[in-house]
Amino acid sequence: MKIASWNVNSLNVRLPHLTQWLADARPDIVALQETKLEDAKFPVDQLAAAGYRAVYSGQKTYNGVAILAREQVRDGFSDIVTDIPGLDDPQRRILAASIGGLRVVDLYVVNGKALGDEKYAYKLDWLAKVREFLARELERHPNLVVLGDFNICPDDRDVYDPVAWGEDILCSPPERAGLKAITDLGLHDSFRLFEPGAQHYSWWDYRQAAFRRNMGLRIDLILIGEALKSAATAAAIDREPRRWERPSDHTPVTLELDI
DNA sequence: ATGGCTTGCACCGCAAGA
Repeated sequence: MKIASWNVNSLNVRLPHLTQWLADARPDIVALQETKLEDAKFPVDQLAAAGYRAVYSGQKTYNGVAILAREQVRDGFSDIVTDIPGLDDPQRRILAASIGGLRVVDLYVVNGKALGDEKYAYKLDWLAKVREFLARELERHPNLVVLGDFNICPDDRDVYDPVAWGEDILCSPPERAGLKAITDLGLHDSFRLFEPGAQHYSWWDYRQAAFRRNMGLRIDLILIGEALKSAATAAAIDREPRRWERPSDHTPVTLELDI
């Protein structure tokens, strides 16, 4: 079973990239972020033609999350959740579904803009409430996968220039503590089960030829519960779509599970 | 270095992203 996460930065623009990548990489389950599409405009038919079913929770212009599953994945989507209990939030940033024997939670974590900004306070509160949600999910579903655009660099290995970034947005101690509170539930950053080194990134700024110079951040993560840890056989970041014409600024991250 | 790209929307500059 191959699982992936990709912030496509507009599914309207990136549908050709997505269908090409689905054909190339053949993932079984894919979590998307920043679809930026109302549900009525989600490309259900085009993805069905590519061999994938979908659930989605979107809005106009901003945010938007979706989970795709190959038709061959057993069972359909069930037990779908689109809102964090206890958080009245119009922003479409979370989508949970059971599929193929897994519980999948797709997150598009708040960016936060800058320390001290009201969006930063929203980010920390959102993370805390997601943690409470995930704690309950983990009780009910040991086979939990939490993946998406976390908008937090777990540690300095995940930052191209940790001195320049310092404790600024995406790297601040409160953000990292918010992420650690989630991983401390018993969720493993699957990439780090296989690769301890630095300079592996999932996002590069569009400006300053950042991709060519590998000036990036690793902020797209696939977390897995303890019960799935021994089933993990490989994790990777697929930089290929970042080289294509008119790319997303994020590239897909993947995990292989022997289940 | 606070801008540099890219997106969507609504107009032809703006907010937002990370």
